[in-house]
Amino acid sequence: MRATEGGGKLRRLLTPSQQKLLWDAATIINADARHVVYRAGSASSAIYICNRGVLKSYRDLPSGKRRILAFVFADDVFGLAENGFYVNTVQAITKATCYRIPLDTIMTILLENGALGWQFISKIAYELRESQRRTLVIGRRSATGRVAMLLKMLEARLAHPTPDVIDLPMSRSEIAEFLGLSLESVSRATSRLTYHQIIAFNGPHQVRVLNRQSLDRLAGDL
Amino acid sequence: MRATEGGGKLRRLLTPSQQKLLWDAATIINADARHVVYRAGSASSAIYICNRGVLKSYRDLPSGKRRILAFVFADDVFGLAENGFYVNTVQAITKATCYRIPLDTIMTILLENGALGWQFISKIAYELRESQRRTLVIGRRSATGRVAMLLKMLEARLAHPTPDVIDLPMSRSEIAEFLGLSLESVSRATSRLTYHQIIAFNGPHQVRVLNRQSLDRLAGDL
DNA sequence: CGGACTATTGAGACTCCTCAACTAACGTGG
DNA sequence: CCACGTTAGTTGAGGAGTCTCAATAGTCCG
Repeated sequence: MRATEGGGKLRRLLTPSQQKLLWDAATIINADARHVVYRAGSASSAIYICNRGVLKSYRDLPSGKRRILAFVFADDVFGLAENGFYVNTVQAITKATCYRIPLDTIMTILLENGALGWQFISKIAYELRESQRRTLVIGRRSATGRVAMLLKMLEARLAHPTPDVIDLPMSRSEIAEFLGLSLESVSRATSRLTYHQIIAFNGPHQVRVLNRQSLDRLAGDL
Repeated sequence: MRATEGGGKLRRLLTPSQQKLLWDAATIINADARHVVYRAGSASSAIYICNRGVLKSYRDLPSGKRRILAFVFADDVFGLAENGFYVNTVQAITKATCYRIPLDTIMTILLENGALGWQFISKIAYELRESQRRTLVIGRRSATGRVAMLLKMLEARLAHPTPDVIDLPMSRSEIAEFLGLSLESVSRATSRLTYHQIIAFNGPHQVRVLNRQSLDRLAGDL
């Protein structure tokens, strides 16, 4: 068994019997776009694993601003609560399906299946590193750099049949809330990227990468 | 057993037998200030639990800038690697002691002790939320707000015999690298806080809180 | 006492945010 | 089929805040 193998794909790390154990205990949630899976402040009774689709985990600040803490993709674990209450709200961006596993069930399973627990630890550690990486990006000032980084992240996390074509399932507002920018700054950043022929848009929700090298340089921690 | 209990204190969550299991398998690391526990890029062979002291987990960017991804306090778990290699460097800020547990050992232990695995999951999930919370703070612009948030974080994570007195074990540079600010901005922020009589310094590494209400307001996600 | 390091303060450039107007796309209802 | 309202996205001008460069204190230690 490899120690801490990447983390992108939880299911690939699980043996068939482990998968069966989990999926047998799970309820399948079919969420349409905009469906709220759970709300911040509500009591937590289950953890979730995303199977398909994209969701957002966000928090509304006292100022009225909304910040998206993470986009949730396939195989991501979410719903790990604090003191028994969820701290974030999770809402579907696209049509999505998730597995819902009651807390006491998952605890029982892990109690008897330590190997599975290690896989979870690896997965959550991966998400922790993702979060830290994002903090690095937010720490920079350049709006174009932040957008470039998001594009690369989406490219890495979403399946893309055509090379150099990236889908953006989320709106500009959501991008802004995720990157810690104003909506306008996101728009200006995409305009600049387009103007410099680094990317081109096929409509507002699909991007073609024209100049990979420049994109990488912008996304890198320059 | 409570589902996901806070997370601040790992050891308090463990039964005596669990603690014995862990500490028996652990090597104790005594690190003087500035001692490097491990370096980014090196192969990972163990995970660590901080017992006493403060450390920093950082990464040097291609630009030459250094960003601190997390301060490590007592009971924090660190050293969860990516693909078998550490991605961050961990260095002691103060004199510190840590437990070092080889990877294969911890995996064997967790394999046979699912309950312990759940405690780890809770702990890492807690660190994940901490990281997300920090992302929120970094996303704001106000330097004073960021500094105020750091002060409150230190107050919460470090033992302080005297109320309203907070130790800052780290230097201004380290604060800047953590908050994503320039050193000068940190200095100006502390000056403003002092000028407005919200805090006062007993030397550069100790703060007295004079106006708790204002500090809270600044630190809040206003 | 000198030297190295840490911390503070000042002036100008740069970037983003806010407020605002404008365009485009879409669905509804007449 | 078209007018209309709503939502999403783009673009512009001014103001706020931080970053950089630079110079000035303060502190620890030999």
